[in-house]
Amino acid sequence: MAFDAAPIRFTPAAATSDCLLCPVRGCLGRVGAAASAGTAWSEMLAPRTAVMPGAKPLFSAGEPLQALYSVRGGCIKTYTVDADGNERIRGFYLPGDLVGLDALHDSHLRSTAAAVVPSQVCVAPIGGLRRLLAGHSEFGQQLMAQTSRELALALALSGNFTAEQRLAAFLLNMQERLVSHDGLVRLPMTQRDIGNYLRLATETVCRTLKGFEKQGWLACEDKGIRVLSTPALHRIAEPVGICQPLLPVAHAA
Amino acid sequence: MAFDAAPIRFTPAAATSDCLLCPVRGCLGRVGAAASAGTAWSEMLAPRTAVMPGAKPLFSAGEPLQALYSVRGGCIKTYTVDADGNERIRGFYLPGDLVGLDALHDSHLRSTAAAVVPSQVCVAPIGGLRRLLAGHSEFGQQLMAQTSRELALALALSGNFTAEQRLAAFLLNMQERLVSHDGLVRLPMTQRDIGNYLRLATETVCRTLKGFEKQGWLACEDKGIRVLSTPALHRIAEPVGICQPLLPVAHAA
DNA sequence: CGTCACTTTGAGGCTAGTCAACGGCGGTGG
DNA sequence: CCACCGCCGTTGACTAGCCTCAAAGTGACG
Repeated sequence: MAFDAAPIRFTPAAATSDCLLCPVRGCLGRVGAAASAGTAWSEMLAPRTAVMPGAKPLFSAGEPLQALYSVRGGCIKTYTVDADGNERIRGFYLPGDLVGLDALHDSHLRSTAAAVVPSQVCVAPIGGLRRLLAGHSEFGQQLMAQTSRELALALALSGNFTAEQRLAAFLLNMQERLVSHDGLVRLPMTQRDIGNYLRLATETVCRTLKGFEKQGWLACEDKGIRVLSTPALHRIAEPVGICQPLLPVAHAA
Repeated sequence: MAFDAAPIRFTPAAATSDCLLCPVRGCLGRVGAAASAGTAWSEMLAPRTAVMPGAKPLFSAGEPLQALYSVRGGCIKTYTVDADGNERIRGFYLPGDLVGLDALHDSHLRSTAAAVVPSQVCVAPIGGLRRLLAGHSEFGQQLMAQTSRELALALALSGNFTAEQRLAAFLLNMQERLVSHDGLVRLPMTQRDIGNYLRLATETVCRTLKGFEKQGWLACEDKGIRVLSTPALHRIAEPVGICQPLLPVAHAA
């Protein structure tokens, strides 16, 4: 059995505001164009750019976010590449989907986006989006930022990582958020809960923790854990990629 | 080694607008209260409600979304419960985090939220949020809805499921989105890509597909796959829980 | 017609889960 | 005050689902 590429018809270029005629269900452009009151629509969304498999990616991990992409036809995938060159797909995006949402909160792209089959995307430059969000209340902006942040975390943890990688990433995450003045990380949840969250058996959590302790990377104390070698844990957790985003670099304003 | 609960001090009730004094970094309330121009702040966020472990959950899976919860102190976990009664934790929420964001797009709560340790949350009722979002452009609303939707999918797929469960869930998802008039699902990506996405080896994807075919649940054809028994796949994929959300029930307007 | 990527099938190994048992700790109640 | 109980953490032995490795078959394409 062989799967065929979904055939995409590349219609000739049309008027820029043909988003109103967009056949894609729930397409960002159609919805937006129909009610673009007061905004210069042309700077919000440029319709229909072709993307081909094997061609230059829409964007690459590590770059600052420059635009969101609304899929109009075909299929886009986002993926990360580990140290060995293996790619790990984080998401497939079909017509109507938006690519790049997990980078919205800090403008830091965590994955690379490329076409799976010949595709069409509409481009929503970051400038217009920033102006749009700036018009919202602080409350609304926080809502958006927090959702994007949680999405980034969920995508990072959904990867296929070893027990050591997941636990190290989790501990670093907790360390950033829970560390007290004396360097102690008081984990509020039980090991059972941690394992449940990280898809590990309780016993595996315990064994892995003991392993870290034996390596001298942390110490388990009565009241919590003390990280003794953050670099070592970072080295382990690096493929998971949640250490970087938690220290936002504040890219493009 | 035993982890201790983080000690939470329950200060006596104070003025409702003490969000300005909220010590939580990046707290939704503090940010919002500081710039609550034109909105009745009291209907946006009610400060400081105590939540205790073992007590009634903040909300339960299956309910309509009635409020978001901003964690002020302690730790909240969200989890699903499978047919065997096992809970699967989907997220831990620490001070400054918002709980319930994955339900924002369709008001359908996919998980149950409970306190891990004695905690405090601020409540943001759905009514105020809806009014807030209604004030945004259609574009902004779509942005929010799509991010929430993708978050829900990422959280669902991040669970610890068998190859059969993940593949069945994936196929149902694709079926909903890609099925053509003749009932054929033309998958644009390769089995290698599918496996990469679902954290499965290519061989496992192939074997599992063949297994489904042998059961008579689907047929692999030249141009794609044909689902012959959606109920059977639903039964397999049920624990993953991405079948329900894809048929939004349109709860509270 | 050769190449290449993808799919398919088989055999073996490894990571992590399961099962079982024990120690420690806190809470509860006699 | 202490015995009892339940939950949590810890350790060991075994198991199983999935990955790895290897190789052959298939279709697309130049």
